[in-house]
Amino acid sequence: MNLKLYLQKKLEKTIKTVWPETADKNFEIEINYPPDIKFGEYTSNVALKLAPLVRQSAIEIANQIKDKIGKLPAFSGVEVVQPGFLNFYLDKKWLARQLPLILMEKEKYGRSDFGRGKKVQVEFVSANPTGPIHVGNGRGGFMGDALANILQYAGYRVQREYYVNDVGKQVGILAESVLRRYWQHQGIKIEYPEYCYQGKYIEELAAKLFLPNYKLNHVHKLEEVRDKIKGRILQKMIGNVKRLLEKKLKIKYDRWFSEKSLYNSGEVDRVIQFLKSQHWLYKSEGAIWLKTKEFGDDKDRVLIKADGEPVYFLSDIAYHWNKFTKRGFDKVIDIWGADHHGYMGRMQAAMKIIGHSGKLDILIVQLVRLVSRGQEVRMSKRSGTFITLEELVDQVGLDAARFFFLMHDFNTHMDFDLDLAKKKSKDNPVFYVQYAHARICSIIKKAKILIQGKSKKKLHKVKLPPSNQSADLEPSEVILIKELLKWPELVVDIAGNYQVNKLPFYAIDLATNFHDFYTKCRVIDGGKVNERRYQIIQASQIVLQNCLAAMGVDAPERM
RNA sequence: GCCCCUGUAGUUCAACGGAUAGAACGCCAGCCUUCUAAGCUGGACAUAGAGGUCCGAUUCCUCUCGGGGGCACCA
Repeated sequence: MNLKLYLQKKLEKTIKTVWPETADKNFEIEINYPPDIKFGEYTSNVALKLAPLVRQSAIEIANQIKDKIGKLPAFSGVEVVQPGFLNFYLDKKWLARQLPLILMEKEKYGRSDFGRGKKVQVEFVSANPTGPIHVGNGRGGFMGDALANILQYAGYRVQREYYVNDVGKQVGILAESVLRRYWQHQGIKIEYPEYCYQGKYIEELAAKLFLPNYKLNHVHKLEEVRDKIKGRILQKMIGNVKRLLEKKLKIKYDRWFSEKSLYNSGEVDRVIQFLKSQHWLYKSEGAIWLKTKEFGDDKDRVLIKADGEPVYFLSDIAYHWNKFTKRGFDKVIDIWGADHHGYMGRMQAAMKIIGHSGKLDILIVQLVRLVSRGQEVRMSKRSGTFITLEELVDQVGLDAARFFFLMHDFNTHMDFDLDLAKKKSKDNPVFYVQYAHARICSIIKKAKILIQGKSKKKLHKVKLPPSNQSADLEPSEVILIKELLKWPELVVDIAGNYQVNKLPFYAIDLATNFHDFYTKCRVIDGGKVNERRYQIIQASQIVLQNCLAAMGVDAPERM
């Protein structure tokens, strides 16, 4: 049950019948939670929004809505507050009756058909396979993974994709770097130029290289050898990235899309033909340009260089053309690093040109700064001084890393304090949340023994608690149940605004409410299991698990 | 110079334009004969500055000051 959507629907219906003049107008019905912990939970400020439309005071409107809306299930009352809010009070009995429903739905609790099966693609990380995955990529990776999970929960058909840039100069440089190191290992004196990649991973690739057909005297044929081994080295790098992301970081992907394949399939050419036929191209200074400026970009962009080589932007247009036209996605979400933000304008302009404007959402994930001893750790690919994502996760732990990255709003800069993460990983809120889950598991284990000892009744059997049970709900029980009911709303919210950082905060709130319940209410008391409270902790366990699963964080049974 | 992001407790972060600005860490004071004290309870501490829009601004707009990033016929 998504109370928020339910309330929205009811209010909309009421308003449209009471004020016919609003029928054809768009107005917002805002539902939110008052900040206090009193019993009343829902606030609607529809009255304020409506005031200019129907030319009445917000208070008057609120009062009329209150009279007309009647008694809604789930709510025990409506109250009008200054300056025109409607407060809906949740019914305690109704609250208690929600528990069995959660227990029935289990991991499906929170899922909905909000997305109506629309096809959505989330493309994330997509880092060049020429160097290690860095910490900033990780932020995008965890975020993309969680967002895809949430979209799935909300009823979208989601595809997760990594775009592999396996074309271009950098692939050659990668191969050359490895080759030079290889030859150096063979004892050949060969220089290692600035433009080559630094770092351990080059050494590792070189150590695995074996070139029986190219003896030491082939140094002068560097370019030839380089091109021969290019593909192999690239595959190795891609393999490393896949292993790291999928196995170690548990980031799921459905597809690894090769940039090269766009050239091989002729789609790049087809896009050029299309743009040409629509007269969006022109030639200048020997290069071919796309008129992106007419579509909101700062200036026009080169698609084919004067030397005849295509530019990355061109294949990227073909790539998105492929997403929309060939694969029919209703919506594509690209998650990019902050260093790509200058690229947004031309991309969105290109989308307008190929007729898919408004379907592409580009999320810019801001940079991650690593801080140690109060000093920023400068990240440099060239010098090889960066700390890779893998090293970070090794030091901090995957759960803590995921949770920490997800906690931050993706478009704010974040500092990752290495010392703090290493030294105080136990203070990471993720343990607070996991601890709540472990405590629940522990109680359930004990309760199961008690219940099974007494009777043969099935534990998962769900029944409605007697109505007299709900009257004596303790405040901490009420608060906890209300928190559980927010989960379906949260899923829908995040599916709409992509604010994945609400997940860890919700998890913390839920854990807090559970810990509070735990200290105040006993589930097992005097050797007897309180049935309603047993339902509460089972439901809490389900929601915690669902929420942690969305974040890709483990829910340990004991700690 | 132009563009984007950003400025909230000592620190790292929250807060669809709404009610008393929330957490965590750190600090101070308490709580274990009962389901895991990785917990709970209480206390101190914050919207960079100046204007504007609004019934109402941390949120939107303008300017100032700070921090980060981007401005290729690179990817």
